[in-house]
Amino acid sequence: MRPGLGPLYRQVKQRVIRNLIDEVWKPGDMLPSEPRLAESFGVSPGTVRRALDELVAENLLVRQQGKGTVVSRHDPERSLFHFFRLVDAVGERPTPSSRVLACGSRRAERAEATRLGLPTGAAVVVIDRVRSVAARPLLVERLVLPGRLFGALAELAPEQLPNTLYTLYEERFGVTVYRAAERIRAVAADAREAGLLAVALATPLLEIDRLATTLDGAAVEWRLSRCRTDAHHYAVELV
Amino acid sequence: MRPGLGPLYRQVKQRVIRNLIDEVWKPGDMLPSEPRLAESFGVSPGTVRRALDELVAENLLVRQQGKGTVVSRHDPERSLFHFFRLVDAVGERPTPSSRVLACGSRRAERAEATRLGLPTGAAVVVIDRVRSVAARPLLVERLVLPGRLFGALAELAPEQLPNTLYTLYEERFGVTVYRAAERIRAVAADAREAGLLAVALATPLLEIDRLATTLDGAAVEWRLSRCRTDAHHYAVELV
DNA sequence: TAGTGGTCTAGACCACTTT
DNA sequence: AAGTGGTCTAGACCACTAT
Repeated sequence: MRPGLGPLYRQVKQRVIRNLIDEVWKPGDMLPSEPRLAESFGVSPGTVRRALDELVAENLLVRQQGKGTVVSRHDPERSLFHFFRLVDAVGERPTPSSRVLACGSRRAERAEATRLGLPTGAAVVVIDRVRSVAARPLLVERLVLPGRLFGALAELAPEQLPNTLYTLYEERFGVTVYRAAERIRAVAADAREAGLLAVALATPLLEIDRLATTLDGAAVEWRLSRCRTDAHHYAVELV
Repeated sequence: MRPGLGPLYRQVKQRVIRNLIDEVWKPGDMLPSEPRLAESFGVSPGTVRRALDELVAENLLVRQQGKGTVVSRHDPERSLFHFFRLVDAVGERPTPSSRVLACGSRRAERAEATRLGLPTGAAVVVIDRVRSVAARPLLVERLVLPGRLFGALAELAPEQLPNTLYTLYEERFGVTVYRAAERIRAVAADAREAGLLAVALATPLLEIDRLATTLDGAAVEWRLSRCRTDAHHYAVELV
């Protein structure tokens, strides 16, 4: 294809990613078969296969033997499975329910703008909610989204916000979260958090500061969660 | 090789792992070349390659172009890079120093025995230490190790314990940690922790509960750390 | 120069899904 | 029966390392 840009299979991979960014192939779409892709890219099937191997490993594509290869979708299971790391004492993932406290749009505060890479004073959508497991509050969180991408979201009634927002982002706004970076700290519950979570003032809470990005590297959500960790914990596997 | 045991390359992979467990190839050793392995396993080079690909992805092997493939070692950088997830405000990994408070052997308490999969009352080595960054205490932790594997460790003077213990485990005791599971919670500092970390009583701390295992699945270290997170945080990348 | 891993190709056969 | 991804093989050439 082109010299000097690294191995062929990586060039193929980048062209596939390009098509995903440009929405030539959208979440849920079936890709052309591997022989067809090989022909259209002008490389051998083995080279296409290697490129797709990496994209599957990165959760961008899903292979289905006998059927074909599709672009990953944020169905609720996937969202929870890949991005929700709180588990209970025996390692089971809970299925939390959400209660929206507030949802509206306003101008970004300075910290919000810098974190999201927006100009100061840009419009943002802000959602405050509590997530509970078995009627027991687990965490309180604030989400800040760029208004440019999510303007219409602020108009939605709180009841219309689903529990797994990434599915909504994808289906209603064409925004696919594919990666997130989390920073985790321990903090003390303030009065509001203590009330919402039904714990004593200054109870230690786990703070999860998440920045979610799309394929092209743009930050699309800043989420600051504060969690009780008496019945749940954050699970990490190190290899 | 054998039918019904899944793909050939996975059988090859398992035989390589078997050789690692049996210490036919030890950390730092060079493996036979891929054509040689293919011949000895009776498969094609491509099949060996695929097996090694997975083992490299799991950090068990390291390929070096032009030289060969070696078994991964726990050199200090690798230990820190793979298993130490605390970073400072700008995302840099600190290089902590350790001060050992106590190191000795005794019988396991019940929680320790169950966590490590040992019979009740089995001998364990216990290490208490504080780790600091730039003379500022970052965390206090207790490590519990099976006495059967680490008996001689209790005799070492505290000054002889290096900062990155996994290197010591590997070089002196033939124990290679290759995986760890962490459970993270927020807790309040007790009097001892507050003193050691120079924080107020009941300051929120990040508790990291880590169980480290070897290739054959045996638990070889239980580590309970409590960390200040005012200047550092735990970093996770979600994909 | 010889040996190693890294890439790329080509083709065969299998397992699975759909028509 | 046809098409898809999954596996396995075989061989060519390249980039890098050692001697």
